Amino acid sequence: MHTQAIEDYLREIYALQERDERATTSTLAARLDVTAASVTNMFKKLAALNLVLHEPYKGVTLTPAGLKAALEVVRHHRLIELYLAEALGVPWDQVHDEAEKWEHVLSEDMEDRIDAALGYPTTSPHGAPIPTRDGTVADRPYRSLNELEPGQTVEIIEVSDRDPALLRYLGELGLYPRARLEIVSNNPYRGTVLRVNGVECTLGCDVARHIFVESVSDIPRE
Amino acid sequence: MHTQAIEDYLREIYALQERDERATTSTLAARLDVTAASVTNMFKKLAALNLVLHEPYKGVTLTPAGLKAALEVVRHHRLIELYLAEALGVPWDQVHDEAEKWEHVLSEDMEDRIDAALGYPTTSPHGAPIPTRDGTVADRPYRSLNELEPGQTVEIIEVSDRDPALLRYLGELGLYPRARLEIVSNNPYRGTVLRVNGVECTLGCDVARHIFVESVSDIPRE
DNA sequence: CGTTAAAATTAGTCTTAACTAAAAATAGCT
DNA sequence: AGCTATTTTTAGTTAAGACTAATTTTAACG
Ligand SMILES: [Mn+2]
Ligand SMILES: [Mn+2]
Ligand SMILES: [Mn+2]
Ligand SMILES: [Mn+2]
Repeated sequence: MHTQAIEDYLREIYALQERDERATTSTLAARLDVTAASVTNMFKKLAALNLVLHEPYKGVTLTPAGLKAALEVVRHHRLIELYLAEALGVPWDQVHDEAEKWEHVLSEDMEDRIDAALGYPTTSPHGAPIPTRDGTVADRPYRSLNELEPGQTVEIIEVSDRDPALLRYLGELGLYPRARLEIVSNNPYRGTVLRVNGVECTLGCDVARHIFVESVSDIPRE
Repeated sequence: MHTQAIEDYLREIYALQERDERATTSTLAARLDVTAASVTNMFKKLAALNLVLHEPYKGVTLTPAGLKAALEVVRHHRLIELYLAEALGVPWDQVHDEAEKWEHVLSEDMEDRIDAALGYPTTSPHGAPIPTRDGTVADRPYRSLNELEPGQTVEIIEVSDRDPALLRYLGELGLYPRARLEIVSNNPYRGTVLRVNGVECTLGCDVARHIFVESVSDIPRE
């Protein structure tokens, strides 16, 4: 197992790549709350360990080995998020921060026990896919809420787990994964107006961009 | 919260004092698997932080502040041991090693949730008392198995959690806390012969010394 | 195209907590 | 008491991973 610092960097690099964003020095610095110089140091170390490819002044990309290691951490992280929510009733806006600490101390045996206790789940409380033990992740060809046409009815697949205040707000509105909503209007400046459970509400563009949905027609209803 | 290293030292110092053993440099070095020089360094740091009183060449003693900090870690440790055993079915010989890692990442909120989920328990799977949240521990005026007279019937209160192989062996014999047994004979050289669940078995002196019991007559039977 | 602002890297420092090797203190034994 | 073995401490290194300040590279703009 890698050090906690390395695991944290790998997790955040993966989180960026997962959203097709570039893993640059400044982005990592902001996400991990360290200075840019510290990130450059770590980029070099990760490159020396063959976990990333470092293109100076451009950023890093996970190597196959780095991706494998990152998915291991992400699996721990998301399993723990779900376990805390299901087994201990932790609100969904708190599970991410706790999981950031727990993910580093989870042995493979505990991972398996938690996995089994949860019934081999496939998604976190925020709807993010849980990588399998051998390191595969479900594809997510989903669209953001801010890309949709008015009139469409969609189901929420995943929401960003990074902002507790936003998660609390979404929770109040009932905007959890599997919730269905209708797009009332969508405007890049004024935001997205939607109807959920009969209630209309407006979400800013930067919020709507972090909510991923699927057209209801594409989903087989059970 | 203190660093993980400091928490580990405090926990082990407490574990020794709890059994009325002295916390010396060499003992800590053996328990934490570090060199004696490292322990001396840490003793100085702990003394500077007013967590221990360091008498050079004699060892350390927890100060009131050190005891409070140690009990906080021990509470986390024992709550987690019990939680892993109860909620995830982890065998009692494995919970100690896992808890050694988890104890450092447990927030107060998770501590409370685990405490509640377990119904506010008072002892770990090994029978060790769980300190309360405000830092008090039950007294344990118990005797070791190797101090007893033949013919006595006693109830196991606590067993040492430090040796997984021993715990597995005791588990096979049914020698868990609350188990009752009868002393058949007791000899400082040949060990303790006892009868449990109708089966006779012998335990070496160094094993019997780490099993703590109470006379059955002293225990109100529910 | 040249100037400037932003981003990234380099160089050097600091803290934590290990380590080895050498020196000092204590304890045990005749 | 005096010698010896053990224990402890001291002194000096090392590695990880952060930091600041200075420098270099890239991007942006008139
Ligand atoms: Mn998360
Ligand atoms: Mn794993
Ligand atoms: Mn334990
Ligand atoms: Mn606590």
